[in-house]
Amino acid sequence: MKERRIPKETIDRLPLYLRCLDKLIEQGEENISSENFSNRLNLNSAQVRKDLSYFGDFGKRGVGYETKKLASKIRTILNLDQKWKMALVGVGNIGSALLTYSGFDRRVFEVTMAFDRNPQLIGQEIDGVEVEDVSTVSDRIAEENVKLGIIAVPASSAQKVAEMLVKGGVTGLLNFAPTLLDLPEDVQLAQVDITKELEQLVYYL
Amino acid sequence: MKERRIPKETIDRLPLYLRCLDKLIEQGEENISSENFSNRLNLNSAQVRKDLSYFGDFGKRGVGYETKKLASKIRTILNLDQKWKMALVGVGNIGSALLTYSGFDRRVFEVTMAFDRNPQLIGQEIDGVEVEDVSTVSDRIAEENVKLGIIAVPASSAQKVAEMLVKGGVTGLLNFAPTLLDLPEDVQLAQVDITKELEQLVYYL
DNA sequence: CAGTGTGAAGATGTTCACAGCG
DNA sequence: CGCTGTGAACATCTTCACACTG
Repeated sequence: MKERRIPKETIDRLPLYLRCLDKLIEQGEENISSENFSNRLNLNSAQVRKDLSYFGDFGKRGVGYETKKLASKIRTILNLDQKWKMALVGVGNIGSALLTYSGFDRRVFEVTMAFDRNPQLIGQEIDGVEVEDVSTVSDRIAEENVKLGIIAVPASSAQKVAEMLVKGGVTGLLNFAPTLLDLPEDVQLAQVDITKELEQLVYYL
Repeated sequence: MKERRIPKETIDRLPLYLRCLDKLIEQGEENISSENFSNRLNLNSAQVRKDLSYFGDFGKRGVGYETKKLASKIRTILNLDQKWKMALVGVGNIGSALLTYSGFDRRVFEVTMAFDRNPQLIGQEIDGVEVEDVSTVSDRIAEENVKLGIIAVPASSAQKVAEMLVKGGVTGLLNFAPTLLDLPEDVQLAQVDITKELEQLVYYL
């Protein structure tokens, strides 16, 4: 096990390794070589070996990596062996899509609270989650000890919402609003910016 | 004007510059310095100057960059001074959210066609767009000369849908399914992977 | 002997520092 | 005089190449 700093690009790839491993496990594969891995993910095989070696020596020379053991190890590294409750703010188009989104593994990620400012929505139940008044968000998430927040409000109110979530104790934010958020250093941010993706995409066309 | 290759990180940042400029223009600002820019976007000011200089010498020494001229230039670089019609495949949670999403500038990006395989959805109209049978997608987008496709189907059918879209002539894809797509070299891909974002996020918590 | 783990080389991106222009 | 544009230094990430091991 090395003590070197881990490149964020490596962290970027871990979820992809994991997905690939889960597929292999389902198919009954017990081992995979870095070469095979790299073909499936369009990477260089040395990249795969280096990425994995940051966390210890998992591979068997001449054989490869044990799929089950490696998958479980990656889950531990990424903190996926616990349940993350999430608070959603903004139950509009995207927000309500997330509430009913079936792509999450609910043993790991689940939206357990939802907030909006629209009185028509407050009190309604969507997929088992009751929409609450956004003005109560700081207190409520502190009460429920929720550490992840999802911002699905218009850009104009995103910063305000972020501050309310931080006040309530979240340490991670997933932001769908096309805005740069100004956050305390100890709060992590993941940004999903659809318009930006499209704008970049068409540059290459 | 330099002939150097442009780093993709630079292309990544152009949409952010543009957003920032649009805000400044709205506020009536006529000029902005690289220093001011870099503060707003949490970058190094040399970075800003280098990024912009790839496309020509837009700045006035001692003054900065003309907001309107620069915004217009960036739009041209990114190919945003034309209208991009988009075909959406998969009118589920995320798909229907995208159909009614108000975050796009409709002079640039608009979902003009939608497809699904669910007979209950086919024929329905959502936000002015009629949902058509996915089996017709290749022909229909060729007919309408649509060059951008959005994949919002489950991972299991994403590759198949991608192939239908490519057959119909798209050159750019925005994929929401958590899968690696295997595409021809001349088809550009943008990936929006919410689960991956979350998995990376919690690593840092 | 196939396939890992890893120094070293190479590629790419960022920041510094300053000459030079408006 | 202020701020751009840009070589050069630095930092980071990727790939090569090969010693070594199960």
